[in-house]
Amino acid sequence: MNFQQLRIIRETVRRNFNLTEVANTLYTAQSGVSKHIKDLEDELGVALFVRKGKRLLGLTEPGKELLPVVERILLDTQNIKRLADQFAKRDEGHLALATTHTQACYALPPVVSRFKQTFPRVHLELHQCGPKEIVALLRAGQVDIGIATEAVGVEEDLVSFPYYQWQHAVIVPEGHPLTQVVPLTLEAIAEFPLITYHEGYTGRARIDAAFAEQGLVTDIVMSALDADVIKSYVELGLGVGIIAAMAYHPKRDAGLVVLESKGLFELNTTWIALRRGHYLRDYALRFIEYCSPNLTEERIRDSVFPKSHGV
Amino acid sequence: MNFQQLRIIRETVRRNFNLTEVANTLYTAQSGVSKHIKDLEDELGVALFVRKGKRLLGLTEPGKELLPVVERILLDTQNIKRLADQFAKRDEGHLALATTHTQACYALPPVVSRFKQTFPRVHLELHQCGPKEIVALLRAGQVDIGIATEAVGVEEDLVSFPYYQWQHAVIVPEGHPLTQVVPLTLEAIAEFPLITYHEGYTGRARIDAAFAEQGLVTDIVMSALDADVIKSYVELGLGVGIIAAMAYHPKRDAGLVVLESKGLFELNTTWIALRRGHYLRDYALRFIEYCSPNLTEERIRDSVFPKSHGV
DNA sequence: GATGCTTACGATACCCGTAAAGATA
DNA sequence: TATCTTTACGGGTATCGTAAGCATC
Repeated sequence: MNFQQLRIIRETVRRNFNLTEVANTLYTAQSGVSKHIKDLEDELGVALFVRKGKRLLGLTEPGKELLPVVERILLDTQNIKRLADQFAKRDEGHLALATTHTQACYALPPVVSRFKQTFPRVHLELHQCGPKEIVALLRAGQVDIGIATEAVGVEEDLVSFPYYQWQHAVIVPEGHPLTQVVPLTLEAIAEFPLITYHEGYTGRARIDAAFAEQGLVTDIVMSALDADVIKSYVELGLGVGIIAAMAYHPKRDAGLVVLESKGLFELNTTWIALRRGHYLRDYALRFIEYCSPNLTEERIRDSVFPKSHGV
Repeated sequence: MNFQQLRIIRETVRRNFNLTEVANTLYTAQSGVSKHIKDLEDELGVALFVRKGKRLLGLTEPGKELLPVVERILLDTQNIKRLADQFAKRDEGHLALATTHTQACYALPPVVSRFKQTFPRVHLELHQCGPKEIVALLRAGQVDIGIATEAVGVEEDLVSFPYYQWQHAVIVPEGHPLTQVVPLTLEAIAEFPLITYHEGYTGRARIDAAFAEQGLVTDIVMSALDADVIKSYVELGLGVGIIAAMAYHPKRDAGLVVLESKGLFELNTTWIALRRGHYLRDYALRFIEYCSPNLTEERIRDSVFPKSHGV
């Protein structure tokens, strides 16, 4: 048994049992991939893959049970390397984040700039993507930290921590009839065509829920991934915008007004998600601490590396 | 990085940084051991060992942090093998127990015989040793299950479950003056020379505690590792014996009488100890279940493989 | 001087890649 | 037929063991 064999096992599952692809992603030849699988199966004395003729179709029972152990081993080899780098070059390295547009634009900038000042030699890699991709990137070990408002933390192999809470805000062009409605109600808003986020993004579910709860039917004429797009179309008069409150800048968004909307929508929580067992460099923990001071190194480490198992 | 390097790192620590010994226990040459360590340190970019000239003295800081990860990886490689064997030969294999004389003689025989009937092809290996060795054997992964009355479960990397409870009994030769004392008291017992277990064995601590609590000074003229030895000397009239109640057989121990001693000594609990993260074959879990029916497979697995970490 | 670590060197075994052949859709 | 897997074979590399050279105690 060697590491290459384990990498091949893992990659074979990831690549849907296409050994040619496996070979390509691991930068090696198919022949070797085949042989490694065969060798390992011989050594263990059980077939790990279900075959139909020469094609691999899936995992056998033993294969299914072995896979998580294989993944843990490979995760640990990465951990060893990260740990070593930690000492070799203390404040030098790489930090990969996956986050949505909203967080990248409005919540993270101050954190990132503070981080960059303290750790100028750490290369920051910012993956901007949707919540599902964030989970996938964390799982694959391609990013160290995920930040999103939805769809994290439900999974067994991820942990998440509350980062901050925020509310949605209603924006309209100057002089819009809604500016006269005080106090503002959902009922009044629902009279107008709406522009807001795509489903599954930036608390959209909370918006829908708020209207649904009062039995209001909304006319969402447009949806977008980010507030900037929404603002543009609100400015053109296509409808009333509902965006994350922190996405509105009085100065930059001069043609728009934000309406008092306290209590209309439920609070949203943005989460910091991590992969269990994924070793984090000191500066990664500092980054998290910059996000929210009560997310201490100790608290994070305890959750990412659950007690016991020394495994 | 390869497995041999990791094995060498682990073994170097275990063998107190004597590379010659490491080479011997791993059945390889010192030269290779040296080179492997050097190669790994080069690859990781940090020194793992503190050196004085050519001698290795201990682990560096990074070495200390890496060691648990290395051990987890090696543990997982064993787990892979055990898992595979599980499927390759379902009811065939190996089960190693470490237990004290008392348990081996008096508690386990019915369990073992039932186990052997159900799993005739499993080779049972019974290590008889003291509590400390049991812990060491579990830690080293040399046994799957440890059974003892003391000194288990205090350690982070082991888990233990209550197996059964029992009491000490007082035995004397026929016609001994103590047979007249009803009810029996510790005070009366302390008048006579005593023969019982060595310190650290079979609940000896509880015996001492019982006398000490009443301010009684005892004259322990002999101590032994097992009840058979104690019984022999009690029979010779050297003193009053205090042994585990289950070690007395009315038929086999014809020349001895057991005295009613309810309430004199505190109850003892015998524990089943396991190593966290050490994969257990199905039949090992069955063995534990035979010991105590409420120790179900599910309960054991949950404790040995703590939640989360997929890992 | 005994023990222990490192380096050098030759033999072996392992791993990889090319290429050809066979299987599958 | 095109794609994919296996097997065979040659070249390169890494690992291992022997042996010699040094450091440490």
